[in-house]
Amino acid sequence: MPDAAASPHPKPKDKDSPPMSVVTRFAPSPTGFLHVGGARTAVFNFLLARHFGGTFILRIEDTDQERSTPEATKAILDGLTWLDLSWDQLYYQSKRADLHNEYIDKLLESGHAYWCECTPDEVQAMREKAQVEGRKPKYDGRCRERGLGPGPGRVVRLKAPLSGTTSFNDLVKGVISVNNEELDDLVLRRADGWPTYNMAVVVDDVTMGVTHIVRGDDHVSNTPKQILIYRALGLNPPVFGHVPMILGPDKKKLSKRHGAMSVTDYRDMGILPEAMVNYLLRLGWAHGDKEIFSREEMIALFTTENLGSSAAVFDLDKLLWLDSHYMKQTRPEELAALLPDFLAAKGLPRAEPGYLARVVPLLQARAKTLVEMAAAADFFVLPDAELPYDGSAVAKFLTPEARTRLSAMAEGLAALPRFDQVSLEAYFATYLEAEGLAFKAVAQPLRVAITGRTFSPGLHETMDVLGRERVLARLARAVNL
RNA sequence: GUCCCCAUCGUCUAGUGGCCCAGGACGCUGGCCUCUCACGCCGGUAACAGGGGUUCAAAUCCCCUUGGGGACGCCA
Repeated sequence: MPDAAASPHPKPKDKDSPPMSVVTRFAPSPTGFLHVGGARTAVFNFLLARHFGGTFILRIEDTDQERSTPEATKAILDGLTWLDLSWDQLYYQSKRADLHNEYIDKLLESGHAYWCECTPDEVQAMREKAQVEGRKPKYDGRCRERGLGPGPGRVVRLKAPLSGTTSFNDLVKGVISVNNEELDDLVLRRADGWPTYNMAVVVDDVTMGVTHIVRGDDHVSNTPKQILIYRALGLNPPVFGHVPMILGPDKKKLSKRHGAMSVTDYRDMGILPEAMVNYLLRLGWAHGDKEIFSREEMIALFTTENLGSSAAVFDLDKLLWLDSHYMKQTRPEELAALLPDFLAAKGLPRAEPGYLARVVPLLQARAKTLVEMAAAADFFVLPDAELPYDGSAVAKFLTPEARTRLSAMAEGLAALPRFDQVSLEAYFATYLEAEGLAFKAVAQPLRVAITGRTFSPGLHETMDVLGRERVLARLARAVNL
């Protein structure tokens, strides 16, 4: 069995010292989708392991037979894969019940646990009574010294210390200590023979050699209980770090009410995974004033040292800003490969990646997400005959005079020896010179005629990408609208 | 109810006793650039929850108050 005690707290200053074996884990319960809070926890654990050249374990905690589903497990795996948070080992907790029970038996043998025949109702009554009397609701330990053996309906409880304090040095919150009077003899094995969460977690973390447990804030109160189990087992607990939760704009715990919670919702919104990870990382962690982190930088710079200790509000605007940044950074070919699905989602034709790779550069600075890019690409992918025209734009810019000029330009464009950006610029320069006009005078009519609306990428490059045939077809159509 | 945790601009945060009458980023906003829309660039707005200490010196340390949150399961 791995010795959990042999895990020194990594010191940032020793960043480049010989690798100590750091083992982290992300342990979601498959009862829903991978939500942003879980995803952020995964990011932290992934980065911590990679930073120290350690191991990142994914453990599906599916011991709740009622609520765990294969669909949820798949959703979590998909979410992590999308974010490119690759795990080194994958475990399903439900398959390890025998192992958990072995440890419970050890505790029974060593006298650190005992059988209890109190029913859930009885325990419930004890708790209520304590509560009204202003005490901590807890099991009163009445079976503690009865020396009961196994039997139907009986559970195994931990014989927890009655006095003293249990404390630990949290990586993000510092020393946390709790009076053992606050804790009760928690159930280790249910009446149906299945181990409980706290027991399973400890056994798994111990046997998997987990050295750093970075998890959500909501687990701080479980930590003392788990430490008690480690002690009963005669083992030293690993290092804990509890990160604060993520809140909605109203400062309440993030929930469906606030809109998208699942990371896949963000994928569908057209957010790039790089932006999502960057955003999640900065939510609760900082490295000076740095906002943008490449994957390499994240790994090199991340330590638990700079984790924040207060809850953070999820800010969609900032995520969008980061995404717009990554939209500009990503190679056109990559975006072109992702775009067809988003075009299809809008009922637009799935254009060829080769063609899209030429369209994308014109749109990168104009779209914050892939969804926006797909929308902005409509006139690039729609057949000429199906291009919709904005009525008020037509009325405003396609005046009789403008149509006359459009026809004249169409003739000139048809006669051009070459139809690329350079020759287009040259053509318009001479045409406008001869007419005594500024480009400004023809730009909007031209734009409306070619794109159907009043805003678009630069006209020369747009025409270049569209090609002579389509430009001419649209000009002809516009003149007769 | 009891215990635990948290508290810097609207938001994410920097700040680890003097460099801070508090810096960066998002947002909002003024301007520049310009064939439109964007991008970009320059500028502006805005915070140490309150009160006591400790100290020559506190956003930084301590205490209290207030306000948030979490936990108290044979759920995870």
